[in-house]
Amino acid sequence: MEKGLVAVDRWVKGSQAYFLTHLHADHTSNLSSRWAHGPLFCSPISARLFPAFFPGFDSSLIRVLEVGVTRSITLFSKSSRSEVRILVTPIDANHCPGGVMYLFRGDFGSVLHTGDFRWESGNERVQLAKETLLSVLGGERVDFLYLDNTYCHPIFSFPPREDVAQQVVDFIKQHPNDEIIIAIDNLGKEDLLVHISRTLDIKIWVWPERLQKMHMLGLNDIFTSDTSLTRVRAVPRYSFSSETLDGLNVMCPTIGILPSGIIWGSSATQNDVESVGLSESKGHSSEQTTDSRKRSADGSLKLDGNEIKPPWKYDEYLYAFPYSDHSCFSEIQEFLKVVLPKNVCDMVSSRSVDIHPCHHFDNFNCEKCTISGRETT
DNA sequence: GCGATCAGAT
DNA sequence: CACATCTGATCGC
Repeated sequence: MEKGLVAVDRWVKGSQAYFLTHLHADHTSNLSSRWAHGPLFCSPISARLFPAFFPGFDSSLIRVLEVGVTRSITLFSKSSRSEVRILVTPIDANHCPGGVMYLFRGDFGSVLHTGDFRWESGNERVQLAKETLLSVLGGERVDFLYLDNTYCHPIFSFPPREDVAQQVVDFIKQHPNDEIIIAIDNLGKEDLLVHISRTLDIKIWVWPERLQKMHMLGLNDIFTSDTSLTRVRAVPRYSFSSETLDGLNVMCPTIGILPSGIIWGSSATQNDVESVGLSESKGHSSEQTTDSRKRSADGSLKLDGNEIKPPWKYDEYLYAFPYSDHSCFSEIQEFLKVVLPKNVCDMVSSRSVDIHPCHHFDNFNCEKCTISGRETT
C-alpha cells in the first residue's frame, strides 16, 4: 500500500486515516487528548473506553467500525492524484477489550495487521474471527502480514485462558484464609476476574480508575473499590513486588497471583530451544519435565492431552500462572496456516523483532527472514 | 508547561 | 536475565 494513506497504531502526522487496534500504552504512544492528525478508526468497545484513556479527546475524530463488517474508505493518492478505495475489516483479536486486527484490501492486494492477538484453539471468538478472515479473503492468501510475534518461539506453550482461569480459582479455593492479590494492567484480564467472581461468588476489589473502566465495559456488579467487601483484590501490576507481599504478610496472610505468559526462569527456557520439533501442528510440549510441580500442592490435570502445570512459585508469597493475552507459538502457527501470508513484515511499531516466524514455519516466502535475533552484547 | 523520550520497575 | 507494560524523571522546545 502506498505510504501516507493509513497508519495502524502509529500516531505521527502524515497519514490520512488512523487505525487503533487496542488501547494498551505500547500501541498508543504519541496519541494524546489533544491529538488531531486525522480520523481515528477503532472498534465500538475501544471507542467507549477512549475517554477513560484520553479525557477531552475530540470525539468527532472517532470513526467506529463494527467488528467483522467490511467498510469502504476513500482516500486520496498524492502520487497518482486520484481517489483510492480501501476496504477495511476489523477482526476480533481476542486480546483485551476492544482489541481488533485490521484486514485492508485494495489495488495493492491485502494487508493484515494483527495488533496483539490470542488465537486460542477451541475458542468461539477465534472460530468466528477465522470464519470472517476466510470469508473476506475468499480463498486468497494475505499478501502482507504484520504479526504480533510476542511469544513466537517454540519455548512458549500455554493452555487456553479458560483452563488457567479455573486453575486460579482452584488455587484460591485451596487458600481459604488468605488475602489474594492479582496483578493486572490498565486494560485486559477482565475475563479472569469475572470468572473468579462468578465461580466463588465474591466481589473483586479494583482501584477507583479501574472500577470506572469496568463500568464502561458494562461490568457493574462484580467489582468494588471497597476493601471491606472481599478478600480478592486486583492491583496494578507495577505496584506490587515480593517486598510488598512480605510487608502485607506482616499484617495478614496474603498471596500474590501474577497472570502472564512469561516463563522466564521457570527452567523451560534455556536448553530446549533447539530440541523442540516444529513439524507437528499441535503444540506438543517436550520441555515440560521441570521440577516445579513438586513445589505445589496442586495435582496436575490433563486437558486435551496438554498437561496443566501447577503455578510457578515465584517466591514465598507470589505465584505465576500462564494466563496470556498473546498467542503462544503453536497458536501463531495455526494462525499462519489460516492466512498463509506471502510476506511477513516487521511491526511498524518500535517493538524489536527477536524471533521471526519464518524460522519456524516454512510454508511461505518472506523478504525479511534474515532476522535471527537482536544484537546483544 | 507541555509532549517526547529515557530509565527503571515489575 | 529474558517480555509487555507501566510510572516517573528528564530533555527539548
